[in-house]
Amino acid sequence: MAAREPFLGLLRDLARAYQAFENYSGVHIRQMGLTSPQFDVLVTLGNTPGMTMNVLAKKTLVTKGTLTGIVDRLEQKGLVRREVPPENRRCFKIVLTEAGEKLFEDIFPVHIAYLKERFQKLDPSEIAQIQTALQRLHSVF
Amino acid sequence: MAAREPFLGLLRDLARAYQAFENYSGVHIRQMGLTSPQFDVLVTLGNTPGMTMNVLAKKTLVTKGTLTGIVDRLEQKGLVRREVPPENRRCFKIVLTEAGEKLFEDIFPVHIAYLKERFQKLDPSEIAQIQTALQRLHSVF
DNA sequence: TATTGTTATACTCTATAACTATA
DNA sequence: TATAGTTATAGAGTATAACAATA
Repeated sequence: MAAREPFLGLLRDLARAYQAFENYSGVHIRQMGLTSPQFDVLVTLGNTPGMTMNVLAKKTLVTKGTLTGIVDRLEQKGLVRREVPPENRRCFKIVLTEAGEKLFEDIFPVHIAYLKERFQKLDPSEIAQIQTALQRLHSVF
Repeated sequence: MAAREPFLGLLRDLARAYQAFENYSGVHIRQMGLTSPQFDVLVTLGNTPGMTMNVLAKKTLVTKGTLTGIVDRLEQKGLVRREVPPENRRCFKIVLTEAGEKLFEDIFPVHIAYLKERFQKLDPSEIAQIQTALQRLHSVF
């Protein structure tokens, strides 16, 4: 019977663990005036020379149409800009502005510290173990 | 330095594993004419005598305001109904309609089979291991 | 007064597909 | 023709807070 499939418990645990994290993390991110996808984009661009929409979409796992909107809103906030390289004018680079870099440098460590409050309950071997499990899970998709 | 925090890799893996699952699962759910939150509510109500908004919100981890909208849409589709018990008229029960139960019985096993295609790559001991890891992760929040 | 649930507001994200411009 | 990205459409979920009704 379906209800006895052993992976159903796993799915529930995956959803709960992710939602618990997303909830904890998201509260903090919204306090900083960003949404989770916006924060994800900001962090992905941090400490890089910028990247195309294509690459950014793949890294953040959102579709290109959705990413356009997210980048639009970050641009309105003055945190990123679109740079058109002369050699290929159909793919441009998304780059953090100075304000974007400053925000990244300001809030990223703070957010890490905020998360660390919880994660320090795990010792390094536990972290490694959980990480291995997640990678194994990811690998089936 | 922040970037060397060991739990950052874990977070990335958690997000990627969840998103990979959500993507795989979500495609199928949308093909059935539902959204993920709607499916979650439907499955939570399946094989139960129904429950209050309060309980349902806690089980599905959405806020009560959001749940009202989700239940509204399921009600419009004729899949659930709100039952007002005479003894306490401020908290009512959300119950699957006949159509809702039928849909649940029809699509739940199909969805399970769809997921099983991927999960059968994991043997039971691996599933148990991953589940333990996820529960440990959940426990820190 | 406290609790349950709805409503109002305003926005963000999402999927999907058609479209434009460049290559 | 293929690729990169935008735009259009339409809907769903979200946070937040004020609100109504019941207890």
